Amino acid sequence: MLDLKLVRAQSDLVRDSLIRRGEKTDILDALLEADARRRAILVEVEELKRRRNEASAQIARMKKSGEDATDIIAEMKSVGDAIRDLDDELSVVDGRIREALLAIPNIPHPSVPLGRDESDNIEVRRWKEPTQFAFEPKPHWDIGTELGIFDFERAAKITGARFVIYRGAGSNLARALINFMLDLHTRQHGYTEVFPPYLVNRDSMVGTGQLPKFAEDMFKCEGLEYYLIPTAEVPVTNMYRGEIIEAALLPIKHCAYTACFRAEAGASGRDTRGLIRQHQFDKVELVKFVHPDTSYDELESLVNNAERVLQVLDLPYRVTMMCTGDVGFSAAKKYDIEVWMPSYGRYVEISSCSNFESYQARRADIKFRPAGGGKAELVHTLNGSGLAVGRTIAALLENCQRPDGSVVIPEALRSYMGGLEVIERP
RNA sequence: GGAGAGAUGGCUGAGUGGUCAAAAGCGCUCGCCUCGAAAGCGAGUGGGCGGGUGACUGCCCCGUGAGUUCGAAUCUCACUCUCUCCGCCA
Repeated sequence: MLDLKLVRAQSDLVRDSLIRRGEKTDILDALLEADARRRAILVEVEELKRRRNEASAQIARMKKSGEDATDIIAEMKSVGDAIRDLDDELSVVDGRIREALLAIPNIPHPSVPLGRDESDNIEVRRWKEPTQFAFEPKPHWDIGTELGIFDFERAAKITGARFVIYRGAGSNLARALINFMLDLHTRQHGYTEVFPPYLVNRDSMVGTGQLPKFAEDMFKCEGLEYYLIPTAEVPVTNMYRGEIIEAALLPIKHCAYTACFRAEAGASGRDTRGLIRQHQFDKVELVKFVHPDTSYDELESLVNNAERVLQVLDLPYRVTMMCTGDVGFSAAKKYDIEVWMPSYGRYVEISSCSNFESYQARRADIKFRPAGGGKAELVHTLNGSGLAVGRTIAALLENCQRPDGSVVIPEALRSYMGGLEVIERP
């Protein structure tokens, strides 16, 4: 969330941010009104509390010396009632303020281009050109099903639509990719691996910004305030919730493999075939906690780290910068990495890398102690996929397919697959 | 799942209705001492919100949330987490 002081002092900036994002601004007006009321109550109630504290000390003294304090106690009774009434109103107003703050998205960085939706995103760079085929390339769902490495039908039977069973070499491929990605990031990019819970509590979901606004996209446990994680970003970022980190420890860089669960509400009918949009998928996530001065450099290196996966796998991709209308709710700036997907005839998002600045850190209360001591300040948090495993498998099958339906395994993965070079039809 | 114990500042740990943001110790910072260091001695050491140019100052915070009271770290209730024992279990 944004700093209430900033919202108060520079409400025009926040209003402009909402407009550039294509959002309504009535929430801001409600916030400013509640804030004004809160400050008025505060002045009044603090004065009453000061009087009560003074009287309390006086009563204590009188009782100690055996004097009669009946009068002053009676007087304080009404003061107590007045305090209670004001405190009650204050908590209502505080609730409104918090609700509004949680619903206001981050302010886009000045470098983020103005735009309405994804069509206004900007291509930043491209690596290799789209794969050319001397034959008609097949979509990955056909390739994988014919190779016997995907089983969508049985997955639908045991669970439902938008689930898959990987089988044989397919299952090995998923495992190989996860290990390959984790090894790359831990051994070459300096990330420390963590393996967190897949279920998190409500505070964690609020901390990273999934709740309260995006509740319908999440799976929630029946009868429990636990949620299935939509991304490892949630548990990993919340590892440090409510903590103050020594400045010398920054930047903290974690990578994590987890399964991810998304209800995909509002996406019915989109990408219904194949691995692109599943309710459960696997992902290796990169998460950083950094000093505010360095967060934009750290964003660039985070994107590079994620790109490296595709480079080593030799898959064509491009990097795009999200415009104001498409940048994530909690993000100040976001790059997508899009892999070439022959069945779509276009690039498809395979990674999303964001700098949240202090937006998540304020929600989750993650601070650092500056070198040499002093007041704790909010860290900046960043994260990005490095990468989504299902979409990587899809891209790999489609880009590495051969006319006979077999698929060549990229060299970097072969040691993870017992030396297998080609997945062939049974 | 059952039984019990506990949650206080960076840490250990006192505090069971009233000048308690809270003893003491450790740690840390500064000073004295020293060639330097250790030891010793002295002083200082939590956070949030607000007011004041400033010295300074008001409110809140003792796991979380309600309640009792003129007044709650202290009493009541609910919840969360931790630890010990038993049971169960991958």
